[in-house]
Amino acid sequence: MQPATLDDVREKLLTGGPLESVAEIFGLLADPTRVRILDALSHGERCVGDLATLVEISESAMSHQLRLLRTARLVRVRRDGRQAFYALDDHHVIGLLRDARKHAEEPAHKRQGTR
Amino acid sequence: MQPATLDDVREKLLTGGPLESVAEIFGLLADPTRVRILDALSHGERCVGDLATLVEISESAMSHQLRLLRTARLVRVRRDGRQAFYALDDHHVIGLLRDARKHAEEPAHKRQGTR
DNA sequence: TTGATATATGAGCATGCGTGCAGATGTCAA
DNA sequence: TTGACATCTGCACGCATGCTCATATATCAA
Repeated sequence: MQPATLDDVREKLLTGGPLESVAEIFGLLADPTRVRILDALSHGERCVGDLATLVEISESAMSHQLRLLRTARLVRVRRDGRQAFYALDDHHVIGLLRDARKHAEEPAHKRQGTR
Repeated sequence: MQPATLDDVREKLLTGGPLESVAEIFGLLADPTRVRILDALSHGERCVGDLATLVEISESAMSHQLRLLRTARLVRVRRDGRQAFYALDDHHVIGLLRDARKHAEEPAHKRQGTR
């Protein structure tokens, strides 16, 4: 794979809204805390307190993070009494997470000539 | 999907080195500039100047970004005279990019019940 | 050598992000 | 109503990030 003129590539390049969206998704996955939250939720819904315990951050921090994930629609809430149960609302993300995980577990020197 | 005790989930949760690695990969994909760089490289190797033109940032900024990608081994260099040709060195990343792209192009309201 | 070209790097700056803290809101039991 | 509990939110702080600018290094041509 070596051809493709500059103009040729320029046309195919991701730009504008879609580009921002892609970067935004990855941005949400770029924090260890949020990775753990989503990882935890991949095993089923949880209330805020339990999530905070699992992920080992304060309940305040958890609430802040959940708001981000909620706003981005990666996660949805179900309220029951004084508790709020969060669940995954975007299973694409689990796929991304799984792939990155495989990648991370793969030894560095084995990581060429792949595909 | 609703069972799984706290301890049960806790055991399976991503932690430590692998967790950091996963977040780091996503961090590298979390910037529109770098997404465009990798996207451009998915069409074949390019020298720094051409990449800067394609991605529309200064050559200095390009060099800084390429260093990040090089350090993380997402990209490799081949030097020829006074030019440096960069190419993808990790094709997993293209997969991640492609999936996120599909995701971003999918209308929001269609994004439930997937899987 | 001199000058032009291609890339790399360090310092500094502006912006954005994750968290703690304090306080607000809402729900339940007594 | 009162108090305890569960969650949420605004603000402020510290830290990381991406860029520009200036400078350094390396290669080639004359």
